[in-house]
Amino acid sequence: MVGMDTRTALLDAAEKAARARGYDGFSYADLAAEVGIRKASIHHHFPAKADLAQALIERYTEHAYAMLDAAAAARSTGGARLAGVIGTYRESIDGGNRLCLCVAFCMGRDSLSPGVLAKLDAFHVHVAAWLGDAFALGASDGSITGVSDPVAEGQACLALMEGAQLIARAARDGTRFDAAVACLRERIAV
Amino acid sequence: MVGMDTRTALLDAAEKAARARGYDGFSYADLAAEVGIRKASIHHHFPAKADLAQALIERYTEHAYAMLDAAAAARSTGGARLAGVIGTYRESIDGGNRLCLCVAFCMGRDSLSPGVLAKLDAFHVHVAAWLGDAFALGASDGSITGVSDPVAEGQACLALMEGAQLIARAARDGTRFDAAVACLRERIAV
DNA sequence: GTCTATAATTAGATAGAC
DNA sequence: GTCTATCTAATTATAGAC
Repeated sequence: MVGMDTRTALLDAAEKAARARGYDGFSYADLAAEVGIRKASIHHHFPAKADLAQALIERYTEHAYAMLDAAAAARSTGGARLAGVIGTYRESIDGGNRLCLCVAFCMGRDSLSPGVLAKLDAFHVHVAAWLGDAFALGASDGSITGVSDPVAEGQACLALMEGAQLIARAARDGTRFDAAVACLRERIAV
Repeated sequence: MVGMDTRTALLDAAEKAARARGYDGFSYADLAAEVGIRKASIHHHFPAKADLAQALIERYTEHAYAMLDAAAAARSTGGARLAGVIGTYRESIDGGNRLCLCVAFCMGRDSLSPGVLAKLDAFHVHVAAWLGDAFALGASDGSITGVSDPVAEGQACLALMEGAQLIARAARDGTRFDAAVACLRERIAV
């Protein structure tokens, strides 16, 4: 990746580290080693670590929202949309170690700024609502079975996937995610 | 609590802090301030922080296992057992900030010893199996509706409750937990 | 934009007096 | 069992040269 700008390289390294070890689990020294500059130079791009956290969550959530929009546009049934998002959460585990950034940010030293916490919460609300729409669509088109309250199903589905990521990480075994979401996947009709 | 031994006071303070901020989120200095001794004195009881983590998870899981045994003995239907455990996870949130110790330990600096990680994983396996038994019982006694695969339901239920705690903590709002588990609670027949 | 050098703080941990 | 004093290492962050 010759010519990739340093700021983007820093964000990539920080996202990777944060999703593996949490916000307090990486330091400017780690990023410096990975990107190949000195840690003091990072402060030129992100004066304080809080600025980096803000940039991280903004880039992450905007990217996630775009992916959800694309998934809704590309898939016509509720079941297909649901299966796609479950697959995305599953893929991100990467051998039991890489979590959704918003799962990784949930635990830590209370060192996240109010602005970051607000984005974190907004992400949960947004994804749960998107999932609720998918359940509503799946109930009407017959692609998801047993739906009675789509809004509640959306909130449950998000919690299930986040908890499944957590358990998979603790066991360092991605198949734990599959075991936890097996019931949900069963409900998706072909 | 005059006369309470220092070791127990330290474990209590550490558990409270760990469940609020994670394993890397509290220091010996924090415990010293809360218990009222100097931080050097803590090393007399727990030479290294890893020893404290080991003692913490052992006390926590043994206590949890005893509670599960007691709940199984005291409640005759699967639905009653399930409702009891959901209630326990809900109560532990305490305003959106206190998580199950095993949820809190899932994220961090990779600083937990293999021994602690093994206990953490064993806890997940144990609780998921206990929940699976509750679903099986609930399916046969009619106290839980819509059960097809009790083992898979147990694994899903644990992930759901852990994710619900995470989301509630991120929002600093315990009612988020209720929203996430509403579908599950609906399935418990009176 | 990146560097060297350094400050200020905090972490987990140890030695030895009482 | 608890204390004071100290140590080493790591962290975030700043100043100023190139």
